[in-house]
Amino acid sequence: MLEVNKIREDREKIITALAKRNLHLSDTLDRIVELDDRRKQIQAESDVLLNESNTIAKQIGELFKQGKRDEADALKARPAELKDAISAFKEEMNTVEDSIRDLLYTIPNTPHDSVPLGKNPEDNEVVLEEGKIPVLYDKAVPHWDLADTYKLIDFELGVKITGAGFPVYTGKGAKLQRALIAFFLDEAEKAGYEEVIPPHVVNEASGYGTGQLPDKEGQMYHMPIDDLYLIPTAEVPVTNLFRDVILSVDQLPLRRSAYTPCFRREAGSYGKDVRGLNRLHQFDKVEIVVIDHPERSYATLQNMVAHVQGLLQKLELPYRILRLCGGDMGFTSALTYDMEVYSAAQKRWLEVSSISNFETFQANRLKLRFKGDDKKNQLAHTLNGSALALPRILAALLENNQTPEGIRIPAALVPYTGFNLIS
RNA sequence: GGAGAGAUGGCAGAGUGGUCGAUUGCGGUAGUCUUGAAAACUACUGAUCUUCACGGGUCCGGGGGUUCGAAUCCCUCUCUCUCCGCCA
Repeated sequence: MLEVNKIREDREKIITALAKRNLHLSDTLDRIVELDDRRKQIQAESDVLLNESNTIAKQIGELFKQGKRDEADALKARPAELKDAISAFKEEMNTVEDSIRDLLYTIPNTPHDSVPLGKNPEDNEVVLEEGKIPVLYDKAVPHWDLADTYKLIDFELGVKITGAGFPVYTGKGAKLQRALIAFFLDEAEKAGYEEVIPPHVVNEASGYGTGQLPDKEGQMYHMPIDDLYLIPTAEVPVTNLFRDVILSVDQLPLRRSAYTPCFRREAGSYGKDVRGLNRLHQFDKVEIVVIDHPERSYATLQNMVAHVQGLLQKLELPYRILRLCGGDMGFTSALTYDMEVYSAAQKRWLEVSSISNFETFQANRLKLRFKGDDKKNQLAHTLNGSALALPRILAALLENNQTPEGIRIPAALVPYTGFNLIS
């Protein structure tokens, strides 16, 4: 959520920045400032009345103590008069504040200066491409065939017990999942991230805190009986650990990692995008979250990207880094790097990580602040990234490492799997 | 699922209609003392809106009501805890 004061101060900058998302919101911004002006006016006027009313009430109290009942009764008339005016102000205040908030909820974060112009994924900027695209042997097949051949994943069994997009991992397939999770968590720990195991279900307030609500209402699984949501990413519970928190400046940066399953309804997806492991309703992911000082947050973002790069290098996967264009960025992000791996049998790039700086956008909703050196509270910056999401990593590992003898496991994973070949 | 209790400042915990934004303790910050530290003592120490400032307003889980006046009374919602039941 943007800050109203920033909208006042940096109106032109914000309009320009939002134009990168192909949004033209100057009218909305002006409306917000207009409403906020009214809010201030109401408060100033009602403060005067409240002050008068409070003062008289105190006098009445004094007079009662002194036993001067008649004088006290005589004073009661004025506050009674003020009451209606005060409650009218209060009512208008509520509607004005609601309107401001509702408008703010519709505005996405302002893209960082470095965000490229563009409308769709083709306009994303390739920052780096690294690793050798493997040349597969003649009979190479996509991962869903490999999963079947080697009995690693049973998609149909998942359909039976739940539905499409809920695979059952079996045998070495299951072991490989566990190995990847442990590997990612260990690497995160080495990089200074403290592991947490959060709830996999969150309440409505948490959904609002990180911005999934109200924007992506239909993307989360909702359980109306208890009004709880299955998490679409560990970002939600882990970032919300710090909701309504005032940190001291020396606690920053705060680094956390978490493995969780992630649940997404993926309404509207179809075709080759959902084949095999490409897009699931339930998948596993290790997420890294950082709360940091505004002055440092972009350096931190680069560190997070470097960390994920390291993971991909250790897994020996060809990857590329994209800087998302304004049209392809998430609602809450100011700058996002996507990491994609090349899946050699499908002959396509698959997104395996998305690393973003949200600046104060989430912190403003979360009321996540720190007490600066000047003793004033200011909003912290929040960042997060996948490190990493499993299914597409698995897809690329299977496809890229297939040989006539079987599927080779990268050396970095062998200590975790206990085997170096799936045959 | 049944019954009961409760929600107050970073934490603990008073306060049951009138200088209560809130006693006190702990914690935190600064100072005195000390070679230094600890202890002790002293002072300060919530958030938020508004204002150039002085100041003023709001906040005792959320919302509403009673009253001249509500942390205190009433209604309602949410959450937490305890006991019983069930159970990994």
